[in-house]
Formats: sequence, C-alpha cells, structure tokens
Amino acid sequence: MNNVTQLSPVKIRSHHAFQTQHKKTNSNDSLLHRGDFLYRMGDKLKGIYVVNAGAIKLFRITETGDEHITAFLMPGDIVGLDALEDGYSRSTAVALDTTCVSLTTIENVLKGGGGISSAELIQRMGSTLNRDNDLIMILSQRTAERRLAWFLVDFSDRLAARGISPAEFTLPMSRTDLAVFLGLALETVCRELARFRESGLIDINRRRFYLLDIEGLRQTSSGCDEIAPKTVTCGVKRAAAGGYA
Amino acid sequence: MNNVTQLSPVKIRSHHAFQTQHKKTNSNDSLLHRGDFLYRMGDKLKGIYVVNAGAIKLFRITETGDEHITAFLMPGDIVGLDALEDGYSRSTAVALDTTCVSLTTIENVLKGGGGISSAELIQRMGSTLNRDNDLIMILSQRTAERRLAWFLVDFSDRLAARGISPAEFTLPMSRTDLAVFLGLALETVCRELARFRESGLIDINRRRFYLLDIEGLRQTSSGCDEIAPKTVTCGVKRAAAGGYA
DNA sequence: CGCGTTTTTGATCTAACTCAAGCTTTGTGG
DNA sequence: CCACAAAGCTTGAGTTAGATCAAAAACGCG
Repeated sequence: MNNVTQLSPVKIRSHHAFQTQHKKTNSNDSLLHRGDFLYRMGDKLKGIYVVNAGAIKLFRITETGDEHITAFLMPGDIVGLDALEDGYSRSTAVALDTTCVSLTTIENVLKGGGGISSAELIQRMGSTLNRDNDLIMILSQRTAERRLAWFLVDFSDRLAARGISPAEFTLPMSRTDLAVFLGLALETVCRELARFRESGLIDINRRRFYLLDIEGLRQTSSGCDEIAPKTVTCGVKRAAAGGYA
Repeated sequence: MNNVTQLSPVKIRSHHAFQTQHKKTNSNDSLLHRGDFLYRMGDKLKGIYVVNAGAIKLFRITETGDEHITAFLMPGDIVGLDALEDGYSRSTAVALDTTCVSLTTIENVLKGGGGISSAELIQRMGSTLNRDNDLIMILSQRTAERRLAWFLVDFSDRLAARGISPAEFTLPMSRTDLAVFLGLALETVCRELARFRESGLIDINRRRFYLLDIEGLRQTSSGCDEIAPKTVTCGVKRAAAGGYA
C-alpha cells in the first residue's frame, strides 16, 4: 500500500469523490459529506471550527502507519484545537456523516466580536484538556470492559447535554473505529459488547444502541462494579511524592 | 485505609510536615518542598502557575481509589490548566522536589499586562493538548517497551529544549510513579528498563539515567524498531469514514 | 442475486499482570 | 557510629486478559 511518510492521498471509499475541499455555503460555513476531510495532518488551519451538525473523527497516523483516533466530535464541539500550538494541525479531521462546521479565525477570537471570545476559547480548551485526561485515565488501565462502558456512558452523557435521547442512539462510527479509539482489538470490542448485551446492560442492532441500564454501565466504567471490591484496596494507595533526589 | 470519596488527608512522608499551604516569597511566587501540595482535586484555583524550578506531579484519584498520574511538569511548564473549565481543579498537584512556581490570575491573562497573554495561554494550551494526544497514542497501544522508550525520549527532549543535558539526568519520580503514569505494573517497568540496559540503549543507577543510544530509543518508541517490520503492513491501513448511517 | 464490507464467534498464543521473595538505599534512634 | 526499620528497587514463577489468526454469518449495494 502507500508508504508511511506519505501524508496525503489515503484510499477513500469508492463512491465518494476524494476531496479535501468542501462546499462553502457562506464565508464561514462549510458542508462536508461522509469521508470528506476538513483538514489533514500538517495543514495550516485558518482558525477553529465549531461543529453545527454531524460528526467528526480526529485521528493521527503513526510512524508505523497505524491510524489512531483521538476524538469523536459532535455538534457544539470545537475542531482545530490541535493547530493552536503553531498554526499547523497535528491531526486529520474527517466527517463521519454529513457535517456542517463554521470557522472563526484566531484573530477574531483575540480581537473579540467574532463567534468565540478568548475567555470562552480558554474555557473550552480547559474542558477539552479535562476530557483528554479522562481518556488517558481510561486507557491506562487496561480492562476492555471498563473502556467500553466508559465510552458508552460518555457518549450518552454528551448526547444528554445536547438534549438528545441518551438511552437510544445510532453511533456514527464503525466497530473498528471504536476499537482504534479505545486501544482494543476489533474482536474484543464485539465480544465485550456481546457480554454487555447478555448481562442486560444494553441492546444492540448494528450501530443502533439501547442503553438499558445506564447506572450499571456507569458502575462498570468506574470499576466500582458488582459487590465487594476484589481486593479490599479501595483506599488511597499512595499519595505523597516518594523517594529521594 | 482511607475511604475513597475522601479527598483530603492522604498520608505523607513522616519527616515533612503536612501542608497544602506553602511559603510565599512574594505576592505571586510560592516555594514548595517535596511532598507539598500546590493544590488538590476540587480546590478553587486563583489562576495558573508557571514552574520556575523543580518538578510537579499531576494526578487524580479514581472512584476505585487508584492514583493516576496525568503529567510530570518541569520548569517552564504551566500548572493549573485543569481548572480553566470552571475554576475548580480536576487534579492534584504535588511537588516532587523543591519547587518554585509563580501565579498569574486569569483576570490578568485576559486583561493583558500580567505574566502571560491570552494568545500565549491559548498557544500553550494547544501545546498541552498535543502532548496529551501523544500520550493517548502511546497508551492505546499496549507494549511496555514502546511506552517506556517514549517516556525516556520525551523526557530527554524536554530537557534538551531547556538547554539541559538530554543524555544524562536524574528522574524526579519513583519507579512506581513511572508505572502509574505509563499504565504499567511496577515490575514491568523495572524489567523493561533492565532490558534496555542489556541492549546497551541506556545505563541506569537508581534514578540516574544515561541515554547511550537516543536514536535507538526513538526507533523503539516509534515502533519502527529493528529491521523489516514484522508484517509488511507499514502502509496506511484504513483512512476513510467507514460504514453507514 | 452475488460480491464486498462489517460484524460476530471460536481457538490459540503471548505480553503483561500478580504474587512472592530478596536486595539496596535511606533515615532513625540507641 | 552502628543496627534496625522502612521504602524503593530488582528478579523469578505462574496466571490471565486480550491479541491474533481463522472462518462464518449478516447486511447493503450494484
């Protein structure tokens, strides 16, 4: 296939024309279809985008050629934060669905009067950092069960925050995407979902999900699942800075 | 031991008085000793801090009582970003060493004239987000070898960026901290370090590290290690948004 | 209606975890 | 100053969760 160091043309679904460009509805808004790129690793971004509708997948390609997904964004989320360090994006943003985004340039943010103020951007970035830290915590303890439960609960919470039914939804991404995002094998995702279904926590039909017991999922995701914690070690384990200089 | 939901008093090393408070050298600067907290989960922060000297460990306690370290900060780094969402910190910051920090309030950031401008803060946060994404990528592929190599190379690079010898340094944190940060078992960290030493990549004496072959470590961390990639799959594996709505 | 993609399920293998024990360094008190 | 305690580090043996390999079933599309 393509070589590793190559950033650009990545094979894309046959029935969609390959395009980084996208339809402009007005100066600041863009409409993307499934598979369209909003921007790619290395692109110089014009500013930050707010997702108005649809869904965006953010990912990077590693030196070994593996894709890794860093976030799934939904309406209200901001895209393009990864370019704020130096103007050049570190990741690729692709639409998972028909998606509408609107642009605000950094100049407008700093100047004020644009769509987003400095204070607001700082707050939103703080929120993104906190979410990333949540993800880091989930990824660093390696049980598939907790990762998946966390994902479902998190997705559900985000829907709820947007006034959308949190117990019944259609995921915009494939099982493979889910696996990549959670750092699991595709098969593990399927198996674990099957187990959730067997335990009556959820019901699934392809990408349609029904969360039957959100609290149960939340318990599972926090690890305070079931009865009696396996090893009584439910206390703070270590806290101070140990060691010597 | 202590209960989970309890935020506060966590046992601390015997010979240091327990204190969240810290010596004030002037209105904006604080001096902390090893084990002192700069702030804790849930505290309302007065602003953001720049580390002038020393080292800070940032961590959270999960519902299950496990500590998880989200970052190690060194001079020049900003602490307190986790409170920018709503003013309350999501994590605990503790000094690993004698550490000096200086405070800039958010009001001063937004108003300008303080130590840090809005534009600068936004850029620094962008940089932090990118670093977090690097960590996310490392954590989601579960080989201990790569995680550890990445850590060493990253630490070395950060030292180099500060004009400090990148090939010879003393880590401020324990093996346990390293393990927690990288999502590995303590024993795995030791073993993997031993393997690095045997391969001649590094030399170690307690917390004193000598990177003998930084490029080798970088290779290991990127996974493009050794000769011929195991499965020829060095191309872009998947790229487009798959599936159906 | 057949083909390609996605999802599911099964069997085996392995990297990392857990438990366990010994060793080293640092700090404490007689 | 030396012995002892405590914390940190290292190494060994056995177990296990999840990866990998393999194949089949479900669904969508032309």
